[in-house]
Amino acid sequence: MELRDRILAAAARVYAETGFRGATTRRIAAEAGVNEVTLFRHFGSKSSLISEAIGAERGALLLGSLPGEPADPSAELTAWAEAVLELLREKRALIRTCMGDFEEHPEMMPPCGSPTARAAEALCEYVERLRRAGLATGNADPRVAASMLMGALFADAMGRDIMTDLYRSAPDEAVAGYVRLFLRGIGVEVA
Amino acid sequence: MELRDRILAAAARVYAETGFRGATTRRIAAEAGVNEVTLFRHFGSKSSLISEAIGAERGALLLGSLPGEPADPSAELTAWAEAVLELLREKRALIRTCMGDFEEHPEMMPPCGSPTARAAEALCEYVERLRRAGLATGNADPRVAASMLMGALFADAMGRDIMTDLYRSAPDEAVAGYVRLFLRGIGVEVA
DNA sequence: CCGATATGCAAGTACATGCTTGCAGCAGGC
DNA sequence: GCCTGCTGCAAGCATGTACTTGCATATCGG
Repeated sequence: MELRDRILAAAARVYAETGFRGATTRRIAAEAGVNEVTLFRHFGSKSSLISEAIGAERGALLLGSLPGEPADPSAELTAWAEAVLELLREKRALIRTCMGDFEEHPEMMPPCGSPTARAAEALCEYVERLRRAGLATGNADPRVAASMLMGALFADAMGRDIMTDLYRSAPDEAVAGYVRLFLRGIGVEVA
Repeated sequence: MELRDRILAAAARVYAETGFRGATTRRIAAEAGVNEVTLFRHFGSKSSLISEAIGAERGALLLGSLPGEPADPSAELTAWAEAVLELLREKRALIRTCMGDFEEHPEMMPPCGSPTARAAEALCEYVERLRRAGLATGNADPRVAASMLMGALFADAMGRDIMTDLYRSAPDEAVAGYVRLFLRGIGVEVA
């Protein structure tokens, strides 16, 4: 069992760096410290291997949760958003590579249940809770609002090291700014 | 001169579909309706060709402007944001591929002056104008605010066809929602 | 100790890749 | 008419690719 996982982890690493075409079976085998034939004996083909590696990586990515009974929206959301951004940033190479390969291999990215989408769903429900608790007065569509904050975090995680002229302030300050704007936008009073 | 541009356009198309490794000189030549050797006679190497093709594409992408004297922030911003989203969506395959290749070929994506960053800069200046005109009362960092809206638009353009469970409402409604949230966030009164 | 299973190693297959070379045609300018 | 510059065509080269086969070895349960 251990060897299988080592191969999967190696495949994910090489794939994140070089994409589907660049992730050659030789490189993956070398990265895993394993003979090339072993890959084929375990997974049959390169496609299956990489597909499974991405799936495992996606499943292993678990995100923090937002409180069921909101008390301090600003603090709670900031902490959550920082955690989400951190996770996305850690996996940014893999995520970017997947996006780049989407045109050629859409089957590698199932259209539902991505960590990003799950995070947005959690956020959406939190916004509804805020509203029910009377903490948010606005009438914005919570789903669109969630997409907006989530999109800002996603773009930040993906683009901060690429477009250095766009993201000049520190990540923490940026997240604080996003959350502040978001809360004011949905009608939450914030200092 | 015409042939050169035809080759560049073909290279950009093939690259957007398959990435650097997948964009073989044979495919580009076929797409351009040109013999393979012609590519090398004109550009020397595949790297130079693709690099130039991406550069040309990036330069050709020009974005709308925001009014110098803001009058109707909601209408102005919505129109602008829709145009930006449309542009990004048109080029999403190319942009995603570039992001995917960033790990291997960072030199293809100069860290400054990307269309996205330029749009964010324009947006930032617009926010400052709003504030000077007394239309915005908030004290949020305009640069962070601009990154947020721009990030939301960027993520929408990149992710709408990938994460279908995240983006359920129509693009126009989403943009309207982003802008509304943004304006309320920076302290602009909105209906 | 035996047999089954898992792995490594060496070699090979059929194909694709970036790039080069040599030669033929075909246009326009002098 | 002839020269020059551009293009196409055919072939080739060295390398890399996914994947296969055959055989030797190790490990472990019975």
